[in-house]
Amino acid sequence: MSTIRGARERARIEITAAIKDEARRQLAAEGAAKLSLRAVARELGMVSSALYRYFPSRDDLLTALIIDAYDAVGEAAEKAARGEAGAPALPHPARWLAVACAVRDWALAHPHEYALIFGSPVPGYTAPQDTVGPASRVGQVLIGVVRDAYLADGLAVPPQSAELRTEGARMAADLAADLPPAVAVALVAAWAQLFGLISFELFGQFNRVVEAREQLFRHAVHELGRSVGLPAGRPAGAGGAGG
Amino acid sequence: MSTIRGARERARIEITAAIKDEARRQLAAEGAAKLSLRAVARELGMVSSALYRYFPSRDDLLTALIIDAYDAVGEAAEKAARGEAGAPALPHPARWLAVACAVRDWALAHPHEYALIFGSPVPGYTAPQDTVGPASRVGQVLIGVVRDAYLADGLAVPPQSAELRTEGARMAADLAADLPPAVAVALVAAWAQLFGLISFELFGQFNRVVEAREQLFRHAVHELGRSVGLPAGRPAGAGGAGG
DNA sequence: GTCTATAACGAGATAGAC
DNA sequence: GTCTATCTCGTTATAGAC
Repeated sequence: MSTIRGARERARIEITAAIKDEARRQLAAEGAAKLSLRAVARELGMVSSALYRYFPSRDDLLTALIIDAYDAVGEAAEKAARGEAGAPALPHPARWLAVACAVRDWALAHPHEYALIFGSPVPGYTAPQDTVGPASRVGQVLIGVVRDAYLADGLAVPPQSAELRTEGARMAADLAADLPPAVAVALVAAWAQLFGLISFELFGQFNRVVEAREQLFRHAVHELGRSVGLPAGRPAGAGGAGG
Repeated sequence: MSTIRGARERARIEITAAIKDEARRQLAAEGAAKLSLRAVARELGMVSSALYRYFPSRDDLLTALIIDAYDAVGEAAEKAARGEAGAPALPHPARWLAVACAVRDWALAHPHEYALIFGSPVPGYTAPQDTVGPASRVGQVLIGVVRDAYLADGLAVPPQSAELRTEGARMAADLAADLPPAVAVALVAAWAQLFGLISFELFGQFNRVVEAREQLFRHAVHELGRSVGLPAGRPAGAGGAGG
């Protein structure tokens, strides 16, 4: 009996994965707004009503894709923050850069999933609570890198804005109680700005403007690291000292 | 004869505007991917084929909406950069902030048009050349503010990255030949990061994370101004000296 | 020349009866 | 699960009003 259940569950997992794969293919071809359970079913040789055994509605399928995407980019960021297995730990500015580059690499490799989570909202769809956790993973990684730097060497705490005293304290308490509020504020801003760089590249705003996109990205991310208080990893003009 | 032509042209302009208005309404309701010529025609009491007198295809209608949106946000930025008619010119950091806030205000007032131009690309649509000019207006305004500051008081030229020497020179030559390449590089990064802040707010990434969004935005934009070399307009901790 | 309306095409979605 | 009748869509050809 347990083997039967095991087989059934294995089949269920496989079919669920196949549905999501096909849905991702449609995401790329037609966009999230036109994601249709019927088309997915047709492509899979199933009948549309059968899909409802796996996803109770189109929105639930969308939610699953969104969570998968957040988890994938979050995992890429976490892996980059850990560094290579046997290798010595990178200095903190280099880890910051590695995380950002990992996010960008994932985005370039999965542009439609990136657009799903960081692009325009899907009309008529509102994300449920389940997406909140996965959505915060990249941010948590960035916080972790800065926290490590703070505990190890301290930070050049960025200037505090008087207007943001209350909100800064609230955000710090929510996100990273052990960091100075000014650092928490700078981190949230850097987080949004990091994705601004990626979105502009991915969504075509850099067309006819920026050619050396990776170099610009690395440079800007390095400066973003400084904006949250990290030390300058590769001093300007030192001729590629870092790594 | 000229009055007849005048009347025709007036009617043509009015109908064209009505089509775009209705299309914008559908943009808000269903998203750009589902913009339908037939639905626009139906809502206007016209027959779908009649629309082809005004827009040769659905994509051309989309292009017109995109250009209108770029022009609207560009005009808002230009107006903010000019300042109020009789008033004395603002100091450069305040102008920088005013431009950014004008862009954000426009985005908050027109979220769907913002998503059309700065959100996910519309599947199956590629923007023609005509959009390039309007798309650059906000960037031109930012360049102009920094150029004025440079010519008046000079700038704290940001650190130059060795990797970006060639690309920085190219971008400076393309965008602002009179500015130091390091400033041009910082400007392009700041431009993307500015829209990262707005997109995160508009697309819901700040939900449950940031509450005082305008304050955070103003603070981050002020720091972005410093990243391109503008002086600190309102020194941190000085208790609202600027205005 | 300028416009609108009718009709049609091929493709695809959708609802409901079976 | 299947089949069918009825929708939608973008687009074109054509005819006629002004």
